[in-house]
Amino acid sequence: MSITVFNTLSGKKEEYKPINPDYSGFYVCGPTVYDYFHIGNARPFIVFDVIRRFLIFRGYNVRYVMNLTDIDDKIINRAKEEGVTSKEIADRYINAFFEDIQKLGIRPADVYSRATDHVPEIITIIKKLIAVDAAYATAGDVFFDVKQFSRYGQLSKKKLEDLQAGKRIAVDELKKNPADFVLWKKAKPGEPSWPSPWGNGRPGWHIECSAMSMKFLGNSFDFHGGGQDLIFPHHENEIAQSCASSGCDTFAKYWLHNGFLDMKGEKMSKSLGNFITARELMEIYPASTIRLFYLQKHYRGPIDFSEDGLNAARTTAERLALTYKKLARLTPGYTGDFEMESRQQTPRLKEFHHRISTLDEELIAAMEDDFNTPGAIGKLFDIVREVNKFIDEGAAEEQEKEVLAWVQGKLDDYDRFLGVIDKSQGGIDHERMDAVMRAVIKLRHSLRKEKNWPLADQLRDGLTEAGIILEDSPAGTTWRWRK
RNA sequence: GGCGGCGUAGCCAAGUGGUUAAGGCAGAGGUUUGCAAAACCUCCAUUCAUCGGUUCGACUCCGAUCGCCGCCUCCA
Repeated sequence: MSITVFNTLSGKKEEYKPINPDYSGFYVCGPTVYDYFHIGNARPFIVFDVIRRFLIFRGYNVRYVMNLTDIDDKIINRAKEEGVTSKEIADRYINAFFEDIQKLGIRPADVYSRATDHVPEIITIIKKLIAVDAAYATAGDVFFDVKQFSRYGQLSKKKLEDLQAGKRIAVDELKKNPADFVLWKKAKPGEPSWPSPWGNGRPGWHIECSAMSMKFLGNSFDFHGGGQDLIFPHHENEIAQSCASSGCDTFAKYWLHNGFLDMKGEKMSKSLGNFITARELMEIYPASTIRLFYLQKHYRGPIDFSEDGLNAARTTAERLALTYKKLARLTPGYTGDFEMESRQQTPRLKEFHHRISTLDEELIAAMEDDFNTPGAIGKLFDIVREVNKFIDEGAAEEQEKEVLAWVQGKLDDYDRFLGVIDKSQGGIDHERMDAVMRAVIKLRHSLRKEKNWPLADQLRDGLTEAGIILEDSPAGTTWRWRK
């Protein structure tokens, strides 16, 4: 089956057809590194990483590029406040960014590009834009002339005359048209700046993405992702300046935009002050819980942040992890190299295999339909139930373990793009902890043999307080960490 | 004012022009267990904001209304 994606440009779902057979270019707007990113900012990082990983799963050779905006007003202000250079601020929060995404289970991009490393490329584009009359220089600033780009407004469906220019922010009187935007900003005293044909200054906000996406992915590439608030003006401006300078018809072919994370019905943002950083949240919830919380909603819709929602996701994540670990315990040494035809088939085995195969197809079909992760996760839990039932009914035979290993392989496949199964063992040296617990379980076993229930229960209750859950079964007692 | 989106059970959330409207959380009952935990089984929306229209048939298509949100300014 083919993959369909909702394209903001057309406002419709479209079949994904790569521009280039060799690779799929994917550009995502990254962070402005003046502070730790908050959990609203985390949404595009997570969802576009999942989309990219699903494309890889489906065999596409994805080249994934993310910019790091390391020069802008906020960084400059922050540097002034702290009495350090802009570069020190940027470096600090770039490092923090890498730490945080790693903890969130986000795979690194193939290319991270810093705006300040691409000033020559940016200047080249601006020169070109001036040469074709798409931009004009005033006293030290350079502006893009939106009137010169006929397709302006195509992405955001806005008409220039409908914009309420100046309603909330005063229009710069140097501009020919209120919608014109700055490509090069004249340096103010004490600000970091670079030499240019128009004097010392620094790049405008939108131009870096054009310069870097075209440098690493070419004039036309497949996907461009970002938050819905970037549709206008940022992405609209990117299209204008990129196509005006390169002459391309298509800049990015598919525009993907994620919905917001709301706090009590209101967009979470730094300026509103209603945010919580990703690192703060990760002190409370494991990454698998946070990822599940996001991925149980479709990437284009809004999510309302809530503690209840996160707590529910934690329980959900635990159910998934428990089943996965149970499966893993049963299948050491089995390859999962399971061919239904070559095995002796019991009706039960056949039925199980058939059900999992069907659910597998449905799960993948959900992902193919505009990356419907909530639908896919629904199927994942259907699989969880089937597996638990199958194991409950007894799975001791060789071929049954082989089919379980096959299912485990499926779960591993899904998790290669979803990343919601917590396979960790709790952060403490598991080998030694397990040895200690074996001794404790042995002691309790003796107590139970003597039917000394009060002491056996007291021991178990004490462990529960310490965050350890014991589970008795005919096969013996196992222990695990409480989430 | 212009543009875009959303409104499905107690909560979160998929989905479809037509047999039983996924899944998760919470809740109820049961199986299992010394008691638990985990797991499994059963139950939990005659109904998809409201009102009209198209249709043999709509929750799904169209229109209107109400409510909520976002963009038009830096913003994921």
